[in-house]
Amino acid sequence: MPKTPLAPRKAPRQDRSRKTCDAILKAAAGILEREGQTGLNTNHVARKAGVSIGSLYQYFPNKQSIIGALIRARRETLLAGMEEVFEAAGEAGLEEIVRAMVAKRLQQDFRRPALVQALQRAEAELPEDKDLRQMRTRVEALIVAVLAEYYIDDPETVARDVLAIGDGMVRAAVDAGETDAAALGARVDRAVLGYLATIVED
Amino acid sequence: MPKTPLAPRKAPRQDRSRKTCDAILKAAAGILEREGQTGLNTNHVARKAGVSIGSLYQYFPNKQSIIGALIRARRETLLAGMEEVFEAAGEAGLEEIVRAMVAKRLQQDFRRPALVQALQRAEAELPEDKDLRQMRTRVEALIVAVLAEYYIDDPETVARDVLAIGDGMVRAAVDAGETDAAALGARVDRAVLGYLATIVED
Amino acid sequence: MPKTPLAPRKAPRQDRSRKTCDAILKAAAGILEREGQTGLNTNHVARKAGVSIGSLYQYFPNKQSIIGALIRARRETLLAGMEEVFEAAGEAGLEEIVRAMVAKRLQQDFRRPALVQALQRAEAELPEDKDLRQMRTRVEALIVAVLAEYYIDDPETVARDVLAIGDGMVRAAVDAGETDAAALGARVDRAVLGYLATIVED
Amino acid sequence: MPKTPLAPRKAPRQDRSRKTCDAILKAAAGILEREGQTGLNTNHVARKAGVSIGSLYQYFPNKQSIIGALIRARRETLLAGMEEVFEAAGEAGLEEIVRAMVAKRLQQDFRRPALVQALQRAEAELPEDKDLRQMRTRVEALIVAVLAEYYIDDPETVARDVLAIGDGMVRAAVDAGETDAAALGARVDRAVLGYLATIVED
DNA sequence: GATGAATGAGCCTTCATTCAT
DNA sequence: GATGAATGAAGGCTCATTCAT
Repeated sequence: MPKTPLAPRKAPRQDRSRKTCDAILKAAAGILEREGQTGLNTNHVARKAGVSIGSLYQYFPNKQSIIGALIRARRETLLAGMEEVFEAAGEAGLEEIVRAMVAKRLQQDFRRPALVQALQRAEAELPEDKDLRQMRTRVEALIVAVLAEYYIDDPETVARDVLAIGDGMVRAAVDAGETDAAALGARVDRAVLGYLATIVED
Repeated sequence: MPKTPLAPRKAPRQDRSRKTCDAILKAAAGILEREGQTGLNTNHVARKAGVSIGSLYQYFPNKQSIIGALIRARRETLLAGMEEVFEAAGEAGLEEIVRAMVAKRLQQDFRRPALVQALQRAEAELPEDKDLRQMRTRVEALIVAVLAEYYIDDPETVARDVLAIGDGMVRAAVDAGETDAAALGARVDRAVLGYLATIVED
Repeated sequence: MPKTPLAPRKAPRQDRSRKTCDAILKAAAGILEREGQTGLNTNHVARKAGVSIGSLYQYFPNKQSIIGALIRARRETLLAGMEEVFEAAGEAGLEEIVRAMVAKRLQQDFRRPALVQALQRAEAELPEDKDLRQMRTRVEALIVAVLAEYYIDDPETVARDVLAIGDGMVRAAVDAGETDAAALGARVDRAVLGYLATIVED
Repeated sequence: MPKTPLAPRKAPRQDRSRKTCDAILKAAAGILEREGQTGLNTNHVARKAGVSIGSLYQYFPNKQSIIGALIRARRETLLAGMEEVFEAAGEAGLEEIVRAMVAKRLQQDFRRPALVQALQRAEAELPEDKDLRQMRTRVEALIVAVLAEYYIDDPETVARDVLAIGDGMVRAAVDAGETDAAALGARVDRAVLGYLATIVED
């Protein structure tokens, strides 16, 4: 039993519950996006969700679990996207798969970039969460699988680097106010492929 | 006149002042490193610095200005390092310069990685600061200058990407608990050079 | 019309009602015993009773009335026990009656001592309740009757003192972790009889 | 390091501090006396003390520590009183000493009976505190010393009983609205002496 | 009658900042 | 200049109670 559980308090059964829970997460996401962590306080979230503070605590045992739920949701989407690409890969070459993955990722992260950034920052302040960590691992594992097929050495580290390159570039691009996902995607493609090329050569 | 000035209240002239100011920054850095932003509160900083809370506010108009000062200090060091490399470059080729810059950067960021990460996260929550933004620009400008010499297109964007790749990889490496700066450096070299290679080719 | 009625909302007639009501009281007693007043909240009680919070409020108009019911139940048992002893007294001497009453009382209070203590403390925080006060009076009256038969002066005060001596000793014994009801009973007998002896002598 | 420390946060050094701290304790005592634990909340205490809530938390780490301080103060007074009597005892007989102790105790507890009752109840809900427990032990030890001098068997238990008899009778008397400390004292004397008589006889 | 989602007043506590000494 | 006591807005969270379904 962790001190500050990140999991939601209860899964909403009734229809009304589902709505309340969603409204809370939506409100939280909106605030995080617009005002950052500073503006994220439980009363504010509840008010914006059109829900009483008591209801909020019915579904989330504490503030951090709300952030946790948002992170989890995002990561689930990401994981699903990657799996989709992976399964659709078929005979495609490494380059093609990389491009597809990069595209998928940008397509998801570039819809609400400020939110994604805020979530990424917020996660660092959260206590360790097995569940969350595991989801990250699974995304990495997927990439490891792809890399391994191409006989790339130390695929774990490479997978991490590849993800890290994307993270860094997306973050910087968002900070700089870029809005053209395609252009950014092209650059990320080049960066990742360029990095992989130096490895294959070796 | 910004609402929350990030600049220190006064440039400490006297020796005692200088010492007090340093003690505060040192304490703040230590806390940030060990406990993250959560543990960083002005009373805590003052106590750890062996200074009264009143004195703290003599040197820093508010909490954010302390973080601002830490960020500024780090960036000044970084800038100085980059300039040093730049000036020592002489006839060196692009690859050599890149390697030198990456090495310099890792050498600086890998000494207190947790602090660097915390500062990076903290900056995002700080209000815009012209001064700070300018310093980042100057680092980028330096790289732009290097790139331009090699006739690289859109050097501003490339400079940003190059920095971003390094940022991302360092962050991920630290998160993963890596401690071998040289090994990481080699990978960052490859990533950056790989990226640049795809550009030059075009 | 008191602000916070201590009486149950309705006398449960049907069988199911009776069961629900009992389950609630049982759950409340268990919580009070194990966690003290701190752990006693209506939601907790309802959950432990396997009853919805709505049902709980069907039978008890408010939280205090649950405590009130527990106190009443305990006092009813006590009163019944005392009456029983009183009626069985017959030709017995004062000493014998006292011993019997003390024994009866310990037999009842020592079964769930923590609960009894908690109830006693809780009662002090409850608003005055005519009904409850009356029940205490009736226990006292019984003792007064016994004492009067032995021509003891100011029997009301003496009755109160006799009860108080028992209360105090039981409480202290429980606090100290005593578990031997017989041993405690012997001491209470001596204390009460010793006290009465000083009165009769006078 | 206990979860909820009962000791005050810091000993007030400056004169102003001392005043603030006293004002808080005084206010808390007043509230406890008049409204019981129900009315005792930190904001209320601070307001009544004419002090900001922040100041309150400068001296007391949490609500419970305020109650703890009140209990400690009362017990210190009691202990001092008992020691005083003990030292003044000289050649006095057991009876005389008992009378003096009972008198001393009533003199202290009957000045603010409601407060004393409330504190007694409150203590039961507080987490264990070594310091507090020790003080109680020391009072008992004093009585044990007296009893031992008169070759009374199992003096620890007897001491506890003697104190318990007093506790119970005072509590009941206060509940019943008695105000004549002398009259009550006479009865407590008789109860305690009566109890001791039954032991000596044996 | 039963259910349990919803409510919101109110409590405990923190911490950036001020200001009298 | 230095000190640290004092301030109070603000935030996290609980729990008695209501009411729509």
